[in-house]
Amino acid sequence: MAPPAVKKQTYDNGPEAAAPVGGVLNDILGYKLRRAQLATFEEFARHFHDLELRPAELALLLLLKRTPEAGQAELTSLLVLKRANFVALVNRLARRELVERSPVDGDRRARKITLTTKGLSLLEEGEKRQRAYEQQLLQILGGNRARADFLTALDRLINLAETRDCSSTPRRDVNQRTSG
Amino acid sequence: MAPPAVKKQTYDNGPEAAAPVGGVLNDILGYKLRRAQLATFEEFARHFHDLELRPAELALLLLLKRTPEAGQAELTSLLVLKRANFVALVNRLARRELVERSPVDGDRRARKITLTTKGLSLLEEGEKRQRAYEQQLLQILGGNRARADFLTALDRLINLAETRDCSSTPRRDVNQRTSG
DNA sequence: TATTGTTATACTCTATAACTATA
DNA sequence: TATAGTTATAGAGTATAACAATA
Repeated sequence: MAPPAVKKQTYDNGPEAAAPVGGVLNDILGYKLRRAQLATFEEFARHFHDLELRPAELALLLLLKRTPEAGQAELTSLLVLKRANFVALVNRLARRELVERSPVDGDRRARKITLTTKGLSLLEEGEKRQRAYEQQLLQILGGNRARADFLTALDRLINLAETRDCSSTPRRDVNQRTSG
Repeated sequence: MAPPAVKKQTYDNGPEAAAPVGGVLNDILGYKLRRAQLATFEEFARHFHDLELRPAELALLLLLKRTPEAGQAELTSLLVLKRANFVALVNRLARRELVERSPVDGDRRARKITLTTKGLSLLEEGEKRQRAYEQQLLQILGGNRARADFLTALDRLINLAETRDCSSTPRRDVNQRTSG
């Protein structure tokens, strides 16, 4: 019934060769970025598969807890999702009774998404896993400073679209040093 | 006929809010990683859409030029693709006459993939774009040192699966300092 | 007319299973 | 029997268009 957190690992095609060490592609930043992203998603799945939570699902639950007043438009914006896809996301969680939709006073078009008790208690376990997962990544990256630098780099890339045309001032970090 | 390099930008749903500044999700590494990866793919598309090359397509052409002796199994492994999906990738490029399949002496099951003249000349333009693209990312990241550190971090995440179970020795970088 | 939530739909990427022809 | 290439198919993510109800 509930969706599998992420796909399994290779079967038919063999172990799929972990890293193309020495290949031409090692110099291509976008290529490594994609591979790293896939690796972290797989790791996410290992941490969360028994809770049957996918990244977007956990993210929505977190947002609902921390920003309970957020409307649907704001939530889709924060999650960087299209409205249409947000509906399906909420449907999945609502079918599991983790969230509810309710009317909004003052605008009969709008609907409010709220955590149920069940959703909140699942989220509490999810938050534990999340902390453990982040802790693991922190160690892999080599400490707070390395993590902060890494997040800074990611922020710069995320803001790439904005820096693109304005040829100067190529920055605008959103990141906060987690320590020093 | 030829595949579009990447999807267009939002229409129906508004500008989709660039960055969830201050949101809960800013602390979640995997979330930022995904967003950064999407941003670089969009930027890739801007550089390559008129060549009608997607990331995997460029990567294969690069590999074919630098590793012309590689068999199909090796290529799929280097690209971290499933055999089944590699076929479709080659089909697209073969339909555009950028690559060719030819028999291999000594194993009548195997087929060799080679660049055509047309493929090579497209690739030469592609390599120019690729250098410009990497240069852009280099500037965004803030120089060679920042880029090298970033690649190191990505390598560590890519090797995450291997470091996972063996609780000590959480490393194994593949990266070479681009400068210093 | 514009906006909110929604449905329907399509395309890309990734994954699995199973076939074929060789080995 | 195992392997190389292939086909078919399915799932997850992301994209667009269009509609009903409401503003």
